[in-house]
Amino acid sequence: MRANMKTIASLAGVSVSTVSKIMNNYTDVSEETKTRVLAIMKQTGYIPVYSARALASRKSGLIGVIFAGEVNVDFTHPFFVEVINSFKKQIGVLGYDLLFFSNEKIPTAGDYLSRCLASQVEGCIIISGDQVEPSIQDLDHSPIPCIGVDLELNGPGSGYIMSDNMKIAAKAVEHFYVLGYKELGYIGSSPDSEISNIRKQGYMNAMEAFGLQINPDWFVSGETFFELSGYQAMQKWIRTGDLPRAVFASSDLIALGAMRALKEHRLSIPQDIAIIGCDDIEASRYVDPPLTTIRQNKDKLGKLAAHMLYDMINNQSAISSFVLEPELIVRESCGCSLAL
Amino acid sequence: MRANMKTIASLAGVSVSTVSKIMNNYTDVSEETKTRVLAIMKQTGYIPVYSARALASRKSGLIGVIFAGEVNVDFTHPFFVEVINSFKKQIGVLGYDLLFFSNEKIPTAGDYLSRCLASQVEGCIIISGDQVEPSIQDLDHSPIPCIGVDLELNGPGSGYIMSDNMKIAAKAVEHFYVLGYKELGYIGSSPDSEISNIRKQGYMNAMEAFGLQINPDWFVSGETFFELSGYQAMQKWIRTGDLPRAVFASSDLIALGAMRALKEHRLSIPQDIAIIGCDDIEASRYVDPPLTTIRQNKDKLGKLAAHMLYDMINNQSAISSFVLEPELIVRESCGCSLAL
DNA sequence: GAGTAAAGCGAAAGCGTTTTCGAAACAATT
DNA sequence: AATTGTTTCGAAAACGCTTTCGCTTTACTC
Repeated sequence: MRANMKTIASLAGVSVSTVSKIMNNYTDVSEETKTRVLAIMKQTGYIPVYSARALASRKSGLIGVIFAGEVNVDFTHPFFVEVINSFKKQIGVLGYDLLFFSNEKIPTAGDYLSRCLASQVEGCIIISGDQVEPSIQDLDHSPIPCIGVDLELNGPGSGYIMSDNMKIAAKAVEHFYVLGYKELGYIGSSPDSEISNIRKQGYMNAMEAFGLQINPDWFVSGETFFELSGYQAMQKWIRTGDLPRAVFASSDLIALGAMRALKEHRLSIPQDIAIIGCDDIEASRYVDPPLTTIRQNKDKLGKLAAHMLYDMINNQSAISSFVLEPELIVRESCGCSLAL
Repeated sequence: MRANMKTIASLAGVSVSTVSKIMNNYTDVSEETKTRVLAIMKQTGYIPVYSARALASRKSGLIGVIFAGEVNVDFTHPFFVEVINSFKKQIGVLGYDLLFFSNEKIPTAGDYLSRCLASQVEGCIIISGDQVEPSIQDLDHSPIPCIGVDLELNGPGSGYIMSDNMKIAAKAVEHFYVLGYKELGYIGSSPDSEISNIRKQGYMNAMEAFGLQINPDWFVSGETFFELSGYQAMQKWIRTGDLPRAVFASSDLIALGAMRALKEHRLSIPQDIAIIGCDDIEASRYVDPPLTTIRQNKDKLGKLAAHMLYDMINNQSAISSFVLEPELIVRESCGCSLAL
């Protein structure tokens, strides 16, 4: 039989209340009884049952993780995984476990809010990049603290965190401009992707600011932030024969896909086409040529998200939102080395 | 105020027991009252509290996910992520949520078994590739059903699932042999990695079977299954000037790292050195040259794990273990195209 | 020595479910 | 009319913990 508080209490000759108080760092317990009870706990291998605790205290110690949106994002995308990984580490240190909600359409499962209420998660991290869907909106406007990653949440008690996407695009354009490129193209994720749209807008704005001509044929959308989108987009361009001289891909994976298409057609990077990606995932360092990219600080994104959520849960502090500065990482796909 | 069973019960003019029975598909409730209660639930937006349910029924509906081992494995490794992704989908359909335990050393958190007991997970999936550490061993021999991915669990109520690692290595050797390579090298993960060791053994066995000479200098270990291991291993070889003609890397990421080192020194693949990887992660298709690899069926691995665990939890069926057949995927890094 | 404050502890009422077991109502069988 | 069997329901006891509030006991002040 597994020991519970009652067992411990009677073994130590104290009441259940006292045992509970010790577990929860109440101050009205003497050092003496505390050490005695603690010893007995160790001895019997006492392990509290979280569900009972959650029931009584309404605190589950759980943070819900939601990958929202149909196609743009998921577990296997390096950018989001790195953010979540960093988040997980940080929130783990702060004493929370992570509950992953599947975004599969499960007949028995309700919407996100219901599932959050049912499992009593104390807060949620929602990763997306798509537009806010209704089911997420409900959650956003619920009393459950939420923080969006690449998703602009604005309910009370919600906040978000993302890189400055306008600036991301602007940096790409600027770099191309400085290197003398004039015919710029853009490959985005699906038009449903808010993030991708913002970057596109930022890209156009920057081009105008530099007095660059915008060719609509060189602005294309894929389906997702994954590799295939870039591959297909570039293939289409190649088939038409109407190619930009430099393209900014709204994710490194997309850039990788574009590079693959280029290589298949024996076009060289950056000589024929220069490429800048976005995210700075690990693979970008390893491809040939190494990918110039606009880095998002994934580690900081995750950490910040963890702290913001923690504050919101525990101090009721109004969550603000953070927009992080991106950073240009120059490697070889942009043609810098040629210019030298 | 959030509606609970008592609310529903009084609104419907029945007892709490009856409401509970309806939630749990008991048969001793008339169709009539059932529909009435169900209607009221819908109307009031009733959502059951899982922790109360878990407390009363001892069923949490949770599966614990553990990335064990220090260095070899983690959230960001494409192979394991894909397995987990597939597992998550399948187990989600079966009605379970996923609870991720962090492997960080958190002062307040206990060992894995304690945390599993505390959160009342009904089963665990443990992803590793390392040797079984004590804390995992305890869990393995506990009454909690466990299934290891790339980790040979053998406690009662435990099982595991992995690819046939001997065969993985044998296929690599065989392919090299057929292509006429005689000087074969191997890059593994750390010597702590059980999986890597088995592959190494399989590699040697196969070489002997083909009458190939084994040069110990060409068998090296890295630190992890990640890219850096391959990069460093290959660099060391290059520095000594004593290089094998063909190398098998025990993960695609390692292969990618090796390729990077090669490219940096202007050695060409496969002309100077042929490479075969292992896993068949997505990136392998996209690198230059595309990586020949031994594919592990990640989707099947995850699905099977889900079903095995489900059976164990619900039918008490003795978990067996599965060893999946690997598959050689020929691309260009092995030199097949040259031979033609 | 009277009065006040602080420290240490426990009784008891929850928290929202599940599950067992018996009661009631009605039908079917002798 | 008595017995048995079915169906449908509810009372009540868990499940293991938290938290409030009040009671002692001890220490301190004047």
